Amino acid sequence: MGLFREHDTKESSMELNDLERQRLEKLARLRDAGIPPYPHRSQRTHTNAEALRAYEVAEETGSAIPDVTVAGRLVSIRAMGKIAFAHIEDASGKIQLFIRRNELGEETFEHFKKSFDLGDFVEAAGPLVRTRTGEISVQAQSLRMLAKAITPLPIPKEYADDAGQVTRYSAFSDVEERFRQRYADLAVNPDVREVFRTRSRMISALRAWLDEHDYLEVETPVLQPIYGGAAARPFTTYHNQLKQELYLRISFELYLKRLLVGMFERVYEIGRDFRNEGVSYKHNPEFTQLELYCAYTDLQGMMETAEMMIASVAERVVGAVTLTYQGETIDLRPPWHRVALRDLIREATGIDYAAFPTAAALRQEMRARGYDAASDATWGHLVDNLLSEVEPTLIQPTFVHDYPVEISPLAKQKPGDPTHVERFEMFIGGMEIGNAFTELNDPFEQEQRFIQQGRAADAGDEEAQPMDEDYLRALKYGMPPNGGLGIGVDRLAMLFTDRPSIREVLLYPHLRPRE
RNA sequence: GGGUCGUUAGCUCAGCCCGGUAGAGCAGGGGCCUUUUAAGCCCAGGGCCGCAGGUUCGAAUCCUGCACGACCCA
Repeated sequence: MGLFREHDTKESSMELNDLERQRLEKLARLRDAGIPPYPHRSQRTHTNAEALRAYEVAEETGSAIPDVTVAGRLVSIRAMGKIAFAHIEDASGKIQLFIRRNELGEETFEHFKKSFDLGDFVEAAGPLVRTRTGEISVQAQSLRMLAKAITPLPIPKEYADDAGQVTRYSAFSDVEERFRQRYADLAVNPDVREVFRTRSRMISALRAWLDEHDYLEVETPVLQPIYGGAAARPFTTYHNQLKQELYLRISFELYLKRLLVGMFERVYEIGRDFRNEGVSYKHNPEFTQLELYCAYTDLQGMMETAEMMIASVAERVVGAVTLTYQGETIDLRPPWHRVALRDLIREATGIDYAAFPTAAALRQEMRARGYDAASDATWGHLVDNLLSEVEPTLIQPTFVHDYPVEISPLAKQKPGDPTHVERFEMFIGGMEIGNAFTELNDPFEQEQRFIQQGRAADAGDEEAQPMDEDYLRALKYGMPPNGGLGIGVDRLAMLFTDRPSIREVLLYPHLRPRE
């Protein structure tokens, strides 16, 4: 904004289209009439919902109908000659304004008709009344501009039939524009706002459950000199003054487990992870993760923790232990289905991967059975590929447990079977939602796993985990036996909001820049 | 990375097959209208048809490339 009001727009470099120029002229007209288009404050006394409720209460108790001052965005206008109806919307909902020239005065009424538009924020004051059709409305005795909208919002028309079914016409629906201009999407699509309210309540419920179960919420570094804790390629960055290469974290795991060495028994973190990989309906380069670690428990304990926590969250957020996701009813009541990875893959694909212990042998078997198997894929990645074949069928909550050690360098081996580890991934709605281990706390075994990862990296595995000497040093001080669990918060939000794409549950999903 | 589809007015979409002056509804503008709710009626506007090439007398339309997006596959 310029220092002088006449410079505000003249020195602006914003390019305006015809509709915007018209609105700018309206703004100038208001200004010329001494009406500030962007006043500092509103005198709102009631939210729209409170105003509607106040009328109902007065009606029920026979007390005086109150005067109210309400505020919000103009979302519909039906102007007749000397009378007009409009709806304004605030975060609590909509209320109708009943605007009469007699009541408002000729000058204000004309300003309303000539210089107010859909999308403007306005404030109206006056008594609550019921109109002839029975709708509780504010009979405007005053009407103020609170914030002039220059760009027209794509506010849809709505029609409610007798059954209360609302039909929306020409709703703002272009996916790309919705994400690029999320503010406009949120402003005109209440169901989108509801998605993010649900997401927020879900995260609050996760925190509440963890806090109630004696977990300590902590924060660990996002900028890390050595990344780890997951199989993924990192983003790199650089600290100018320290002349230090840094990575954006791909998980919180190694930093959280160090805290168990430090005598915290239950810790969790909810935060952002960054993985330098493709974008898809269930992947975004930055995403929200919940990781928790609990001393003196194991994989079994993590299964019980996961199913209890998520069932509890569902009850708090949607008031039920079932969800509807993409037409499927998902029953979150514990205990969830448990199946060994090897059995799952064998039943679904006919391949017993344990019978093909080398990458070459497994690749040949997979190709023989019609599955794609990349020539450069490691044995572990091939097993992972087989699991991907089954993943979409895992609609009901399922713990898939016992993973090959090769693809699980931070998990503890199964007693009596050093080829497999105590690990599960949990699937709901056909998506991987979480990952858990009995955490490896033997520093020497951990060192061997890092060395094995190094060999995988040398062989071309770009997702192999680098050696972390400091983590080994922590383990040498002794880490209690424990279980750890990571949950993809965005994917959980997809389930709770019944959205088919991660982008719909991220306020600002990653998009390529335009132009 | 590969395939398919899409990109036309502020919004939602026709038009593209078969090349010939770019359309509708809503929104906006000018009128009429003091209980409407997709208000109604009359009038007049509004476009880099994603971008760049090519073919053609002529391209929103056909061809090629590119950008962005969606879906599917890797």
